[in-house]
Amino acid sequence: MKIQTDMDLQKTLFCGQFFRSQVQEDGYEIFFRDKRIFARKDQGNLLVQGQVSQEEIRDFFDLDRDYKEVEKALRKYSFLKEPLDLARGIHLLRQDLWEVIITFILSANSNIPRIRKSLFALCQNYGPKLEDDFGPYYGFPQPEDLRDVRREDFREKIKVGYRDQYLEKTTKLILAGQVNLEDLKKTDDPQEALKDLMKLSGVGEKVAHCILLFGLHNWRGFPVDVWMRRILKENFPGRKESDYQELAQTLFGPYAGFAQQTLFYYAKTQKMGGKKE
DNA sequence: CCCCAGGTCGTCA
DNA sequence: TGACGACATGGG
Repeated sequence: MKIQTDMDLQKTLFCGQFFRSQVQEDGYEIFFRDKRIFARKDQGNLLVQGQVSQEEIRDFFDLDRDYKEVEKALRKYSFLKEPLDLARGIHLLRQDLWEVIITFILSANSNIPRIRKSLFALCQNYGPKLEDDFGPYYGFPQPEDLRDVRREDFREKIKVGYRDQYLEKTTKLILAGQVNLEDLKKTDDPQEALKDLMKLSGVGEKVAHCILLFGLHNWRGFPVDVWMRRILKENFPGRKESDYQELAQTLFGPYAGFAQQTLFYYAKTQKMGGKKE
């Protein structure tokens, strides 16, 4: 499959929104929604192998959105210009809600390589065994797959540390219907969604915004993490940290999530100096 | 040995 | 509300 796009595959996969991909000799192995694909970029084309439809690819990689328009709208903020240039080509992936919930519960007070490791271990231990033309692989475990897992096993096999109880409790809450994922997907009020998400164990305000943005694909989401605090403090001295969330919503409105991802990528790249994490 | 990593939770004023 | 420490684990 060959699709023309300006998306930068490398940046999109490794900017910190997604953790289930691996570098191959020539491209990337990518796991999403129980699918496994191999993808690479050749000139302006995205080349994809795997048992997926073009519609699925266009949807997951958000290929039908006009990112130029978004960038244009955000360029009025001078402190965003350099980050926007650097992050050009990043698309926000339309990931599965449940997977995003688990992913960002694990992200709290952790680091990207470790999050990636834990997620792969989670799939290997509890995910469904699947197979495609390229061979066997593991899908992401569903809530039912984690129903009877003991927290000690989360800790010992997945190395999630004290987050073991978050996984256990959140799984139970969702299985019990205390938080209904299908209803969440239909919610159009972001505040309502955030409030509901924060009922889950291990989900505070920051993680809830990650889930809103990456799992519900609502760009009103703006996760305020250590990097956002540093950047906002620099550009808006005098503002209280407790106002940062609202400040970002006011400034960036419907593009808040993309602005956040842009700033996050910029901050990390500056700090890393091109190193891999 | 230290500090940090896409924070959250419980507690106490 | 607002501040503070605990919490597993791995890397630098």
